[in-house]
Amino acid sequence: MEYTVQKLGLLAGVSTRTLRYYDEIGLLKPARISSSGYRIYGQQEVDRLQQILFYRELGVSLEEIKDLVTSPAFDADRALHEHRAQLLEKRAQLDLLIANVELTLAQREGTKTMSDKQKFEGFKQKLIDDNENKYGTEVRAKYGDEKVSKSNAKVKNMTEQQYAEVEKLAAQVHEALAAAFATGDPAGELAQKAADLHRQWLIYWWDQYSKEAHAGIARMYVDDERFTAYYDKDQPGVAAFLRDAVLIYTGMGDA
Amino acid sequence: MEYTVQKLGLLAGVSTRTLRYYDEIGLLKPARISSSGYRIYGQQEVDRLQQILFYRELGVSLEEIKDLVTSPAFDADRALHEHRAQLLEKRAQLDLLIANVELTLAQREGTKTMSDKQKFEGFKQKLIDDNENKYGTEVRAKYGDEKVSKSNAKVKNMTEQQYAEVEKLAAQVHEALAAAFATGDPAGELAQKAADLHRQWLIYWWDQYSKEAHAGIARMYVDDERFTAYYDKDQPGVAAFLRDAVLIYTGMGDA
DNA sequence: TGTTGACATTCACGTTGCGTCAAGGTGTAC
DNA sequence: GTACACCTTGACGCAACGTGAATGTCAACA
Repeated sequence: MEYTVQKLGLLAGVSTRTLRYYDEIGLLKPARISSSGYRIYGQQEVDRLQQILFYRELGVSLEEIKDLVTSPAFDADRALHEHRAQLLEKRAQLDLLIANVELTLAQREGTKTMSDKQKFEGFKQKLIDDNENKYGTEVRAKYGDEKVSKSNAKVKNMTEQQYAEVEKLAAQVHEALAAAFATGDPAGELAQKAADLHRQWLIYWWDQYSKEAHAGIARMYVDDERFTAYYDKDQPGVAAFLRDAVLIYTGMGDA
Repeated sequence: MEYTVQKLGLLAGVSTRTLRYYDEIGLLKPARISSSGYRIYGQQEVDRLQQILFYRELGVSLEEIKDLVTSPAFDADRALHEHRAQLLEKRAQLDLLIANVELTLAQREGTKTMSDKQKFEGFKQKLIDDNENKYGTEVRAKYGDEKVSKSNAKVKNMTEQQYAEVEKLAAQVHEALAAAFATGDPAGELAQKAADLHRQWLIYWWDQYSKEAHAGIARMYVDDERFTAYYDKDQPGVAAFLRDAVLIYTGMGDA
């Protein structure tokens, strides 16, 4: 059986342009060219196209597919393993994105209903919130969807008072932190007070408090540059200081 | 505070080229241009860049971001919801890809160790196997990783005899199916025999048999065009016929 | 004051995997 | 013979920049 571009295209479910392109880059050349210049494909080409499309479905680049199908000695195993790793990483990123978008939506909804109710106005969703988003994202990734979902629900149901409370707490954390940072002692009274305020603040976002999670968050503050930047914006080193204070506060310093 | 391209770039973690590009497409214009033609950005631009990067991290296209940040009345909610749906779909596709790659790897490994052991040679991993791959992928997506993982393990541990048996069964399924299809009656004896052979064949891939899963697979044969194409390659309608036969066989026809 | 080196600028092409015209030749059916 | 579906080869367009090339500017140092 012989096929022209369109017939092969219909058979395999690809456009004629795609076949021309594959010819152009040397990925799939027709069996022969007719006297009038038409591309004629045979059974071998059909089989090969099947292979190509199979790898393409796996998301392998055409360049790599070329290696895979042209040189039989090519290390397809290693290529596939690498490709798998890439896909997994991609998915992890995608998961973060999704969690992020969801949290954003939840927050937006929260602010919207609030303003609808005229309970208060001008609730600012700015840089600090962006950071909360990312923070929520990380949490979701590390501690599971459920916890964050509950956090979202909490945000939605917050009252004006609670919002004010949260902002006040956040400000207090900052204040205490700044004072404590000046002492340089994360085990000191001021630092421990900051850590406690931080715990109180956290409770507004989570339904349950655990020392482990609190310590985890604190570690993240240093690992994640977005957070570090946020907490260090006044003075460099504050993020690490808060982490140390919280680790001491939670008694998880050794873990 | 005023920033040149590089300073802003360092601050925000983007390249100078990116800033130039954002200027070019009108996404982020500098606050002013210095007498010597330098782009000068101010605090507003920093804030705006933060927003832009936030949405960019969400995977929103620059074009959409432009709408988001330029018109305050823009329906960001709807945009985000749509974006979320896109992301979810993307992740579902990615999951399929990953499962597919993994199954391919498992099969390759299976064939490799087999041939290493010289147990047999020339085990063909061809079109039919490709179809099995995809089939495995769907299964993984619908019935969870565990089941397919066990299936993979099974493949790995198959002996030459078992492979032969699987191929024989597959052939028998086809044969019985062809004969049954001629009768036109999916409830008939021949069709039910084909369904039973299909069940036996399935058992080689799964560690547990369930009517539900069997029926699910059968339905998939028709929903998924790749499968339909495979089963219908001799005669159109065979896939649907097998589905009907299996649904009757499993007694899941009504579900 | 001149020069060096790090910055800035504007083109402009390259990337991936095709979609989408445009302008023209070919095959076949009526 | 002529209509119409099919084929061909260019060649531009897409997203979001990377990467030169050629050239101008600023601050600092000998």
